[in-house]
Amino acid sequence: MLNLYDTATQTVKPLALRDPGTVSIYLCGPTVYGPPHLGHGRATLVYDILRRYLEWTGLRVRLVSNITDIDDKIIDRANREGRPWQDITNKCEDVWFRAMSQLGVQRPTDVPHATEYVDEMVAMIGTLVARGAAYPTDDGVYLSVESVPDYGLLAHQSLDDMLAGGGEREVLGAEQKRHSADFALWKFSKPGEPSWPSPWGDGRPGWHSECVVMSLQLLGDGFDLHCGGADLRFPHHENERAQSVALGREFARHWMHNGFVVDAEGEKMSKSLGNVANLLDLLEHYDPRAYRMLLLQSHYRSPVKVGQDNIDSSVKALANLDNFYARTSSCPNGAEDGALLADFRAAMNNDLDTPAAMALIFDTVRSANSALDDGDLARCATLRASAVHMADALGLNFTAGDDVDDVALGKAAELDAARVAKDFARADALRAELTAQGYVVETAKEGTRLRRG
RNA sequence: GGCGACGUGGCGGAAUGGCUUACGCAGCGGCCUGCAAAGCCGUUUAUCCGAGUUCGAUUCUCGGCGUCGCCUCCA
Repeated sequence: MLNLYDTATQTVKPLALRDPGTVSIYLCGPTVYGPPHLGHGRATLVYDILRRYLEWTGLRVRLVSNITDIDDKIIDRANREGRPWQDITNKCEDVWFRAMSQLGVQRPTDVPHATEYVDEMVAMIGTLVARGAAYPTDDGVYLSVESVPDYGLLAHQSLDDMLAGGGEREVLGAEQKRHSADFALWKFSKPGEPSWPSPWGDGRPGWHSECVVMSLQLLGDGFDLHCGGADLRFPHHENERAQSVALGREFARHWMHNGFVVDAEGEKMSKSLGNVANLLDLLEHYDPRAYRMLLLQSHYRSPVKVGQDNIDSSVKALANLDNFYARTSSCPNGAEDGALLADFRAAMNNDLDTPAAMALIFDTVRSANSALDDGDLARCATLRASAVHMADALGLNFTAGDDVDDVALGKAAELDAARVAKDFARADALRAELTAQGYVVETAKEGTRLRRG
Protein backbone atom coordinates (compact mmCIF):
# COMPACT_ATOMS: atom_id res chain seq x y z
CA MET A 1 0.00 0.00 0.00
CA LEU A 2 1.32 3.37 -1.01
CA ASN A 3 1.80 5.82 1.82
CA LEU A 4 1.76 9.37 0.60
CA TYR A 5 2.09 12.77 2.18
CA ASP A 6 -1.28 14.50 2.27
CA THR A 7 -1.17 18.29 2.19
CA ALA A 8 -4.55 18.63 3.90
CA THR A 9 -3.61 16.65 7.01
CA GLN A 10 0.13 17.28 6.75
CA THR A 11 0.85 13.63 7.40
CA VAL A 12 2.04 10.65 5.44
CA LYS A 13 -0.93 8.33 5.24
CA PRO A 14 -2.09 5.42 3.10
CA LEU A 15 -3.61 6.36 -0.22
CA ALA A 16 -7.06 4.96 0.40
CA LEU A 17 -8.86 3.86 -2.75
CA ARG A 18 -12.52 4.62 -3.19
CA ASP A 19 -12.86 1.71 -5.60
CA PRO A 20 -10.55 -1.19 -4.77
CA GLY A 21 -8.14 -1.93 -7.60
CA THR A 22 -8.60 1.42 -9.30
CA VAL A 23 -6.95 4.74 -8.54
CA SER A 24 -8.65 7.95 -9.56
CA ILE A 25 -6.29 10.89 -9.94
CA TYR A 26 -6.79 14.44 -11.06
CA LEU A 27 -3.73 16.41 -12.09
CA CYS A 28 -3.89 20.10 -12.85
CA GLY A 29 -2.51 20.52 -16.33
CA PRO A 30 -1.04 23.49 -18.13
CA THR A 31 -2.53 26.74 -19.30
CA VAL A 32 -1.55 26.65 -22.96
CA TYR A 33 -0.16 30.10 -23.71
CA GLY A 34 3.59 29.47 -23.96
CA PRO A 35 6.27 26.80 -24.09
CA PRO A 36 6.55 24.38 -21.18
CA HIS A 37 9.18 25.27 -18.60
CA LEU A 38 11.22 23.06 -16.30
CA GLY A 39 8.62 23.21 -13.56
CA HIS A 40 5.99 21.76 -15.86
CA GLY A 41 8.44 19.03 -16.72
CA ARG A 42 9.03 18.20 -13.10
CA ALA A 43 5.34 18.02 -12.25
CA THR A 44 4.46 15.78 -15.16
CA LEU A 45 7.44 13.52 -14.52
CA VAL A 46 6.62 13.18 -10.83
CA TYR A 47 3.06 12.13 -11.58
CA ASP A 48 4.11 9.96 -14.48
CA ILE A 49 6.35 8.08 -12.06
CA LEU A 50 3.48 7.84 -9.59
CA ARG A 51 1.16 6.53 -12.27
CA ARG A 52 3.62 4.02 -13.66
CA TYR A 53 4.45 2.74 -10.22
CA LEU A 54 0.77 2.28 -9.33
CA GLU A 55 0.16 0.45 -12.58
CA TRP A 56 3.29 -1.60 -12.01
CA THR A 57 1.84 -2.79 -8.71
CA GLY A 58 -1.21 -4.02 -10.60
CA LEU A 59 -3.64 -1.17 -10.05
CA ARG A 60 -5.75 0.43 -12.75
CA VAL A 61 -5.12 4.14 -12.91
CA ARG A 62 -7.46 6.72 -14.30
CA LEU A 63 -5.47 9.92 -14.61
CA VAL A 64 -7.40 12.98 -15.65
CA SER A 65 -5.30 15.99 -16.54
CA ASN A 66 -6.86 19.09 -18.01
CA ILE A 67 -5.77 21.64 -20.54
CA THR A 68 -6.71 25.20 -19.62
CA ASP A 69 -7.43 26.63 -23.03
CA ILE A 70 -9.23 29.80 -22.04
CA ASP A 71 -7.59 32.28 -19.74
CA ASP A 72 -6.58 35.95 -19.50
CA LYS A 73 -3.00 35.16 -20.42
CA ILE A 74 -4.12 33.46 -23.62
CA ILE A 75 -6.29 36.41 -24.55
CA ASP A 76 -3.49 38.85 -23.77
CA ARG A 77 -1.09 37.02 -26.03
CA ALA A 78 -3.63 36.74 -28.82
CA ASN A 79 -4.24 40.49 -28.66
CA ARG A 80 -0.56 41.25 -28.49
CA GLU A 81 0.25 39.12 -31.51
CA GLY A 82 -2.95 39.81 -33.38
CA ARG A 83 -3.92 36.23 -33.97
CA PRO A 84 -6.87 34.06 -33.00
CA TRP A 85 -6.63 32.76 -29.46
CA GLN A 86 -7.38 29.20 -30.65
CA ASP A 87 -4.28 29.39 -32.79
CA ILE A 88 -2.21 29.89 -29.65
CA THR A 89 -3.89 27.20 -27.60
CA ASN A 90 -3.74 24.61 -30.38
CA LYS A 91 -0.08 25.19 -31.08
CA CYS A 92 0.90 25.30 -27.45
CA GLU A 93 -0.93 22.09 -26.75
CA ASP A 94 0.89 20.38 -29.62
CA VAL A 95 4.21 21.55 -28.30
CA TRP A 96 3.24 20.42 -24.83
CA PHE A 97 2.39 16.87 -25.77
CA ARG A 98 5.39 16.55 -28.03
CA ALA A 99 7.62 17.58 -25.14
CA MET A 100 5.82 15.20 -22.79
CA SER A 101 6.23 12.38 -25.23
CA GLN A 102 9.95 13.08 -25.48
CA LEU A 103 10.18 13.02 -21.71
CA GLY A 104 8.54 9.62 -21.74
CA VAL A 105 5.48 10.93 -19.92
CA GLN A 106 2.47 8.82 -20.76
CA ARG A 107 -0.55 10.68 -22.01
CA PRO A 108 -3.19 10.98 -19.27
CA THR A 109 -6.16 8.66 -19.68
CA ASP A 110 -8.38 11.73 -20.04
CA VAL A 111 -7.44 15.19 -21.31
CA PRO A 112 -10.47 17.43 -20.87
CA HIS A 113 -10.34 21.00 -22.15
CA ALA A 114 -11.86 23.88 -20.23
CA THR A 115 -13.69 25.12 -23.31
CA GLU A 116 -15.45 21.77 -23.65
CA TYR A 117 -17.01 22.18 -20.20
CA VAL A 118 -18.28 25.74 -20.22
CA ASP A 119 -21.95 24.70 -20.10
CA GLU A 120 -21.27 22.50 -17.11
CA MET A 121 -19.38 25.30 -15.41
CA VAL A 122 -22.25 27.70 -15.98
CA ALA A 123 -24.60 25.15 -14.47
CA MET A 124 -22.34 24.69 -11.46
CA ILE A 125 -22.02 28.43 -10.92
CA GLY A 126 -25.82 28.63 -11.11
CA THR A 127 -26.05 26.08 -8.33
CA LEU A 128 -23.55 28.02 -6.24
CA VAL A 129 -25.54 31.22 -6.72
CA ALA A 130 -28.75 29.40 -5.84
CA ARG A 131 -27.17 28.05 -2.68
CA GLY A 132 -26.12 31.55 -1.67
CA ALA A 133 -22.40 30.80 -1.97
CA ALA A 134 -21.83 32.95 -5.04
CA TYR A 135 -23.00 36.37 -6.16
CA PRO A 136 -22.75 38.53 -9.28
CA THR A 137 -21.05 41.91 -9.43
CA ASP A 138 -20.46 44.38 -12.25
CA ASP A 139 -17.60 42.37 -13.70
CA GLY A 140 -18.46 38.77 -12.97
CA VAL A 141 -19.67 36.17 -10.53
CA TYR A 142 -17.72 35.54 -7.35
CA LEU A 143 -17.56 32.80 -4.79
CA SER A 144 -18.02 33.97 -1.25
CA VAL A 145 -15.20 32.36 0.71
CA GLU A 146 -16.96 33.17 3.96
CA SER A 147 -19.64 30.67 2.98
CA VAL A 148 -17.00 27.93 3.17
CA PRO A 149 -16.46 27.10 6.84
CA ASP A 150 -12.99 25.60 6.57
CA TYR A 151 -11.61 27.86 3.87
CA GLY A 152 -7.83 27.84 4.26
CA LEU A 153 -7.55 24.11 4.93
CA LEU A 154 -4.86 23.59 2.30
CA ALA A 155 -3.21 26.94 2.90
CA HIS A 156 -3.11 26.06 6.61
CA GLN A 157 -4.06 29.57 7.35
CA SER A 158 -7.25 31.25 8.38
CA LEU A 159 -8.75 33.98 6.27
CA ASP A 160 -7.80 36.55 8.88
CA ASP A 161 -4.20 35.41 8.93
CA MET A 162 -3.98 35.47 5.18
CA LEU A 163 -5.21 39.02 5.11
CA ALA A 164 -2.89 40.04 7.93
CA GLY A 165 0.05 39.56 5.58
CA GLY A 166 0.67 40.46 2.01
CA GLY A 167 -1.03 43.79 2.53
CA GLU A 168 0.84 45.42 -0.33
CA ARG A 169 -0.58 43.00 -2.85
CA GLU A 170 -3.09 44.36 -5.21
CA VAL A 171 -6.49 42.83 -4.68
CA LEU A 172 -7.78 41.67 -8.03
CA GLY A 173 -11.39 42.12 -8.95
CA ALA A 174 -14.06 44.62 -8.22
CA GLU A 175 -14.37 46.73 -5.13
CA GLN A 176 -17.76 45.13 -5.01
CA LYS A 177 -16.39 41.90 -3.69
CA ARG A 178 -17.82 41.05 -0.31
CA HIS A 179 -14.50 39.74 0.89
CA SER A 180 -11.12 40.42 -0.67
CA ALA A 181 -10.41 36.68 -0.89
CA ASP A 182 -13.55 36.04 -2.93
CA PHE A 183 -12.57 34.77 -6.35
CA ALA A 184 -14.05 34.94 -9.84
CA LEU A 185 -16.11 32.03 -11.07
CA TRP A 186 -17.20 33.91 -14.16
CA LYS A 187 -15.69 36.96 -15.83
CA PHE A 188 -17.78 39.16 -18.10
CA SER A 189 -16.15 39.64 -21.46
CA LYS A 190 -15.16 42.89 -23.05
CA PRO A 191 -16.03 43.49 -26.71
CA GLY A 192 -14.01 41.28 -29.01
CA GLU A 193 -13.03 38.80 -26.31
CA PRO A 194 -14.03 35.17 -26.49
CA SER A 195 -17.27 34.65 -24.66
CA TRP A 196 -19.98 32.19 -23.82
CA PRO A 197 -23.53 32.95 -22.75
CA SER A 198 -24.56 32.77 -19.12
CA PRO A 199 -27.60 33.90 -17.11
CA TRP A 200 -25.52 36.76 -15.65
CA GLY A 201 -24.00 37.94 -18.89
CA ASP A 202 -21.66 36.78 -21.63
CA GLY A 203 -18.20 35.93 -20.43
CA ARG A 204 -15.72 33.21 -19.71
CA PRO A 205 -15.07 30.93 -16.75
CA GLY A 206 -12.60 31.76 -14.02
CA TRP A 207 -9.58 29.54 -13.63
CA HIS A 208 -10.66 27.60 -10.57
CA SER A 209 -13.96 26.24 -11.81
CA GLU A 210 -12.94 23.97 -14.65
CA CYS A 211 -11.05 21.53 -12.45
CA VAL A 212 -14.01 21.13 -10.11
CA VAL A 213 -16.43 20.38 -12.92
CA MET A 214 -14.12 18.07 -14.84
CA SER A 215 -12.77 16.13 -11.89
CA LEU A 216 -16.20 15.51 -10.40
CA GLN A 217 -17.74 14.63 -13.73
CA LEU A 218 -14.98 12.31 -14.96
CA LEU A 219 -13.81 10.81 -11.68
CA GLY A 220 -16.88 11.23 -9.51
CA ASP A 221 -17.35 12.50 -5.98
CA GLY A 222 -14.71 11.61 -3.43
CA PHE A 223 -12.04 10.69 -5.95
CA ASP A 224 -8.76 9.44 -4.58
CA LEU A 225 -6.04 11.96 -5.28
CA HIS A 226 -5.61 15.49 -6.50
CA CYS A 227 -2.14 16.55 -7.59
CA GLY A 228 -0.18 19.50 -8.80
CA GLY A 229 2.75 21.77 -8.13
CA ALA A 230 3.19 23.23 -4.67
CA ASP A 231 2.27 26.66 -5.98
CA LEU A 232 -1.21 25.40 -6.81
CA ARG A 233 -1.90 24.54 -3.18
CA PHE A 234 -3.10 28.08 -2.68
CA PRO A 235 -5.08 29.67 -4.16
CA HIS A 236 -5.95 27.25 -6.96
CA HIS A 237 -6.58 24.04 -5.05
CA GLU A 238 -7.99 25.86 -2.08
CA ASN A 239 -10.50 27.51 -4.39
CA GLU A 240 -11.39 24.29 -6.14
CA ARG A 241 -12.06 22.71 -2.81
CA ALA A 242 -14.06 25.73 -1.68
CA GLN A 243 -16.42 25.37 -4.64
CA SER A 244 -16.88 21.71 -4.00
CA VAL A 245 -17.61 22.31 -0.31
CA ALA A 246 -20.05 25.05 -1.25
CA LEU A 247 -21.75 22.61 -3.62
CA GLY A 248 -22.02 20.08 -0.83
CA ARG A 249 -20.02 17.51 -2.78
CA GLU A 250 -17.11 15.43 -1.56
CA PHE A 251 -13.94 16.39 -3.38
CA ALA A 252 -10.46 14.85 -3.43
CA ARG A 253 -9.66 12.72 -0.41
CA HIS A 254 -5.90 13.10 -0.64
CA TRP A 255 -3.78 16.03 -1.82
CA MET A 256 -0.31 15.66 -3.28
CA HIS A 257 2.00 18.52 -4.20
CA ASN A 258 5.42 18.38 -5.76
CA GLY A 259 8.27 20.76 -4.93
CA PHE A 260 9.69 23.45 -7.14
CA VAL A 261 12.48 23.57 -9.59
CA VAL A 262 14.98 26.11 -8.33
CA ASP A 263 17.74 27.94 -10.11
CA ALA A 264 21.45 28.02 -9.31
CA GLU A 265 20.81 30.47 -6.47
CA GLY A 266 18.23 28.17 -4.95
CA GLU A 267 15.30 30.34 -5.92
CA LYS A 268 12.09 29.18 -7.51
CA MET A 269 12.05 29.20 -11.28
CA SER A 270 8.81 30.48 -12.66
CA LYS A 271 7.51 32.48 -15.52
CA SER A 272 6.72 35.51 -13.44
CA LEU A 273 10.34 35.92 -12.39
CA GLY A 274 11.48 35.99 -15.96
CA ASN A 275 14.21 33.42 -15.38
CA VAL A 276 12.51 30.71 -17.36
CA ALA A 277 14.63 27.80 -18.29
CA ASN A 278 12.81 26.21 -21.15
CA LEU A 279 12.01 22.53 -21.07
CA LEU A 280 12.39 22.37 -24.83
CA ASP A 281 16.01 23.52 -24.56
CA LEU A 282 16.73 20.81 -22.05
CA LEU A 283 15.22 18.18 -24.31
CA GLU A 284 17.17 19.48 -27.26
CA HIS A 285 20.56 19.41 -25.57
CA TYR A 286 20.41 16.35 -23.34
CA ASP A 287 19.24 12.79 -23.25
CA PRO A 288 15.53 13.22 -22.43
CA ARG A 289 15.95 10.57 -19.75
CA ALA A 290 18.39 12.79 -17.85
CA TYR A 291 15.68 14.96 -16.30
CA ARG A 292 13.76 11.92 -15.12
CA MET A 293 16.96 10.51 -13.65
CA LEU A 294 17.71 13.77 -11.89
CA LEU A 295 14.24 13.85 -10.36
CA LEU A 296 14.35 10.20 -9.37
CA GLN A 297 17.45 10.93 -7.35
CA SER A 298 15.69 13.54 -5.28
CA HIS A 299 12.47 13.42 -3.31
CA TYR A 300 9.39 14.76 -5.05
CA ARG A 301 8.62 17.20 -2.25
CA SER A 302 12.09 18.73 -2.08
CA PRO A 303 13.24 21.60 -4.22
CA VAL A 304 15.39 20.44 -7.11
CA LYS A 305 18.21 22.49 -8.48
CA VAL A 306 18.48 22.09 -12.22
CA GLY A 307 21.93 23.13 -13.33
CA GLN A 308 24.77 22.04 -15.50
CA ASP A 309 26.46 19.97 -12.77
CA ASN A 310 23.27 18.15 -11.88
CA ILE A 311 22.32 17.30 -15.40
CA ASP A 312 25.84 16.18 -16.26
CA SER A 313 25.84 13.95 -13.23
CA SER A 314 22.55 12.39 -14.33
CA VAL A 315 23.75 11.92 -17.87
CA LYS A 316 26.81 10.09 -16.55
CA ALA A 317 24.76 7.91 -14.23
CA LEU A 318 22.52 7.05 -17.16
CA ALA A 319 25.53 6.15 -19.29
CA ASN A 320 26.70 3.77 -16.59
CA LEU A 321 23.30 2.10 -16.46
CA ASP A 322 23.31 1.76 -20.23
CA ASN A 323 26.79 0.23 -20.00
CA PHE A 324 25.44 -2.33 -17.61
CA TYR A 325 22.49 -3.05 -19.87
CA ALA A 326 24.71 -3.52 -22.90
CA ARG A 327 27.39 -5.64 -21.27
CA THR A 328 24.89 -7.94 -19.56
CA SER A 329 22.89 -8.48 -22.73
CA SER A 330 24.35 -11.99 -22.85
CA CYS A 331 22.20 -12.92 -19.84
CA PRO A 332 18.84 -11.47 -20.81
CA ASN A 333 16.27 -13.83 -19.37
CA GLY A 334 16.03 -14.55 -15.69
CA ALA A 335 13.53 -14.83 -12.88
CA GLU A 336 13.34 -11.69 -10.79
CA ASP A 337 14.60 -11.56 -7.23
CA GLY A 338 11.48 -11.40 -5.06
CA ALA A 339 13.22 -10.06 -1.97
CA LEU A 340 14.78 -7.29 -3.98
CA LEU A 341 11.46 -6.29 -5.48
CA ALA A 342 9.91 -6.29 -2.03
CA ASP A 343 12.58 -3.84 -0.86
CA PHE A 344 11.89 -1.73 -3.89
CA ARG A 345 8.18 -1.61 -3.14
CA ALA A 346 8.89 -0.73 0.46
CA ALA A 347 10.98 2.24 -0.65
CA MET A 348 8.37 3.42 -3.13
CA ASN A 349 5.51 2.90 -0.69
CA ASN A 350 7.30 5.19 1.74
CA ASP A 351 6.00 8.40 0.18
CA LEU A 352 7.65 7.60 -3.15
CA ASP A 353 11.19 7.47 -1.85
CA THR A 354 12.67 7.29 -5.32
CA PRO A 355 16.23 8.09 -4.16
CA ALA A 356 16.14 4.94 -2.04
CA ALA A 357 14.56 3.02 -4.93
CA MET A 358 17.31 4.21 -7.26
CA ALA A 359 19.93 3.19 -4.70
CA LEU A 360 18.50 -0.33 -4.88
CA ILE A 361 18.71 -0.29 -8.65
CA PHE A 362 22.31 0.89 -8.59
CA ASP A 363 23.18 -1.79 -6.05
CA THR A 364 21.53 -4.39 -8.22
CA VAL A 365 23.37 -3.19 -11.29
CA ARG A 366 26.70 -3.43 -9.51
CA SER A 367 25.91 -6.95 -8.34
CA ALA A 368 24.90 -7.95 -11.85
CA ASN A 369 28.14 -6.59 -13.27
CA SER A 370 30.06 -8.54 -10.65
CA ALA A 371 28.14 -11.71 -11.40
CA LEU A 372 28.95 -11.31 -15.06
CA ASP A 373 32.64 -10.80 -14.29
CA ASP A 374 32.54 -13.93 -12.12
CA GLY A 375 30.91 -15.89 -14.91
CA ASP A 376 27.79 -16.51 -12.84
CA LEU A 377 25.33 -16.03 -15.70
CA ALA A 378 22.29 -17.32 -13.81
CA ARG A 379 22.76 -14.76 -11.06
CA CYS A 380 23.51 -12.09 -13.62
CA ALA A 381 20.25 -12.89 -15.40
CA THR A 382 18.23 -12.68 -12.20
CA LEU A 383 19.77 -9.38 -11.19
CA ARG A 384 19.49 -7.92 -14.67
CA ALA A 385 15.82 -8.84 -14.93
CA SER A 386 15.20 -7.35 -11.50
CA ALA A 387 16.96 -4.10 -12.31
CA VAL A 388 15.13 -3.71 -15.59
CA HIS A 389 11.81 -4.45 -13.94
CA MET A 390 12.37 -1.93 -11.16
CA ALA A 391 13.49 0.74 -13.61
CA ASP A 392 10.38 0.03 -15.64
CA ALA A 393 8.24 0.94 -12.63
CA LEU A 394 9.88 4.37 -12.71
CA GLY A 395 9.57 4.85 -16.45
CA LEU A 396 13.31 4.54 -16.88
CA ASN A 397 14.50 2.67 -19.93
CA PHE A 398 17.99 1.45 -20.63
CA THR A 399 19.44 1.39 -24.09
CA ALA A 400 22.03 -1.07 -25.34
CA GLY A 401 23.13 1.42 -28.00
CA ASP A 402 23.54 -1.46 -30.40
CA ASP A 403 22.51 0.33 -33.58
CA VAL A 404 25.97 -0.09 -35.04
CA ASP A 405 26.50 0.15 -38.77
CA ASP A 406 28.35 -2.46 -40.81
CA VAL A 407 31.29 -0.24 -41.61
CA ALA A 408 31.93 0.27 -37.91
CA LEU A 409 31.57 -3.44 -37.29
CA GLY A 410 34.15 -4.04 -39.97
CA LYS A 411 36.52 -1.68 -38.25
CA ALA A 412 35.93 -3.43 -34.96
CA ALA A 413 36.88 -6.73 -36.58
CA GLU A 414 40.00 -5.10 -38.03
CA LEU A 415 40.80 -3.76 -34.57
CA ASP A 416 40.60 -7.25 -33.11
CA ALA A 417 42.81 -8.62 -35.86
CA ALA A 418 45.36 -5.86 -35.26
CA ARG A 419 45.40 -6.63 -31.56
CA VAL A 420 45.93 -10.31 -32.19
CA ALA A 421 48.78 -9.39 -34.54
CA LYS A 422 50.10 -7.05 -31.86
CA ASP A 423 49.94 -4.16 -34.32
CA PHE A 424 48.99 -1.74 -31.57
CA ALA A 425 49.54 1.40 -33.59
CA ARG A 426 46.94 0.18 -36.06
CA ALA A 427 44.61 -0.88 -33.25
CA ASP A 428 44.88 2.51 -31.54
CA ALA A 429 44.19 4.31 -34.81
CA LEU A 430 41.07 2.25 -35.42
CA ARG A 431 39.87 2.83 -31.91
CA ALA A 432 40.38 6.57 -32.25
CA GLU A 433 38.44 6.53 -35.49
CA LEU A 434 35.50 4.71 -33.95
CA THR A 435 35.52 6.94 -30.89
CA ALA A 436 35.45 9.98 -33.14
CA GLN A 437 32.36 8.54 -34.78
CA GLY A 438 30.61 8.52 -31.44
CA TYR A 439 31.09 4.93 -30.42
CA VAL A 440 32.12 3.67 -27.04
CA VAL A 441 34.75 1.05 -27.76
CA GLU A 442 34.94 -1.73 -25.22
CA THR A 443 37.32 -4.65 -25.22
CA ALA A 444 35.58 -7.76 -24.05
CA LYS A 445 36.70 -11.37 -23.90
CA GLU A 446 34.73 -12.18 -27.01
CA GLY A 447 36.15 -9.22 -28.91
CA THR A 448 35.57 -5.53 -29.39
CA ARG A 449 32.09 -4.32 -28.57
CA LEU A 450 30.70 -1.08 -29.95
CA ARG A 451 27.96 1.01 -28.45
CA ARG A 452 26.44 4.33 -29.25
CA GLY A 453 27.70 6.57 -26.44
C1' G B 1 3.53 40.27 10.14
C1' G B 2 1.10 35.06 9.55
C1' C B 3 1.73 29.95 7.88
C1' G B 4 4.81 26.04 6.07
C1' A B 5 9.30 23.45 4.55
C1' C B 6 14.34 22.85 5.28
C1' G B 7 19.74 23.23 6.85
C1' U B 8 24.00 15.91 6.11
C1' G B 9 30.74 14.92 2.91
C1' G B 10 33.69 18.57 -3.20
C1' C B 11 28.45 18.50 -5.53
C1' G B 12 23.48 16.10 -5.49
C1' G B 13 20.82 13.31 -1.95
C1' A B 14 18.49 9.18 1.50
C1' A B 15 18.19 7.04 6.21
C1' U B 16 18.61 6.48 11.39
C1' G B 17 17.96 7.11 19.37
C1' G B 18 23.50 3.29 19.44
C1' C B 19 25.00 -1.78 14.63
C1' U B 20 30.33 -1.82 8.83
C1' U B 21 27.13 6.62 8.79
C1' A B 22 22.91 4.47 1.76
C1' C B 23 23.06 5.72 -3.37
C1' G B 24 24.72 8.84 -7.72
C1' C B 25 28.50 12.23 -9.69
C1' A B 26 33.51 13.89 -8.86
C1' G B 27 38.60 12.69 -6.59
C1' C B 28 42.41 9.15 -5.08
C1' G B 29 44.66 4.01 -4.98
C1' G B 30 44.39 -0.93 -6.90
C1' C B 31 42.74 -5.28 -10.09
C1' C B 32 41.95 -6.15 -15.22
C1' U B 33 44.17 -4.28 -20.15
C1' G B 34 49.61 -4.01 -24.95
C1' C B 35 47.66 0.98 -23.53
C1' A B 36 42.84 2.52 -22.88
C1' A B 37 37.61 2.00 -22.27
C1' A B 38 34.01 -0.68 -19.59
C1' G B 39 33.64 -3.30 -15.07
C1' C B 40 35.04 -4.64 -10.10
C1' C B 41 37.53 -3.76 -5.24
C1' G B 42 39.30 -0.27 -1.73
C1' U B 43 39.36 4.79 -0.19
C1' U B 44 39.20 10.64 1.11
C1' U B 45 35.58 14.64 2.82
C1' A B 46 29.51 15.34 6.70
C1' U B 47 25.17 15.50 9.99
C1' C B 48 24.43 24.82 10.90
C1' C B 49 25.28 26.76 16.26
C1' G B 50 23.91 26.45 21.57
C1' A B 51 21.25 24.19 25.52
C1' G B 52 18.10 20.21 27.25
C1' U B 53 16.02 14.96 27.58
C1' U B 54 18.85 10.23 27.44
C1' C B 55 23.48 5.38 29.38
C1' G B 56 23.93 7.36 24.32
C1' A B 57 21.36 12.31 19.38
C1' U B 58 22.84 13.73 13.28
C1' U B 59 17.87 11.74 14.69
C1' C B 60 13.56 13.93 20.10
C1' U B 61 12.61 19.07 22.76
C1' C B 62 13.71 24.34 23.26
C1' G B 63 16.41 28.63 21.64
C1' G B 64 19.51 30.99 17.94
C1' C B 65 21.39 31.73 13.04
C1' G B 66 20.51 30.87 7.91
C1' U B 67 17.85 29.39 3.33
C1' C B 68 13.44 28.65 0.54
C1' G B 69 8.13 28.75 -0.41
C1' C B 70 2.96 30.46 0.21
C1' C B 71 -0.22 34.64 2.04
C1' U B 72 -5.36 35.93 -4.82
C1' C B 73 0.02 35.21 -12.34
C1' C B 74 2.41 30.36 -11.34
C1' A B 75 3.86 23.06 -12.26
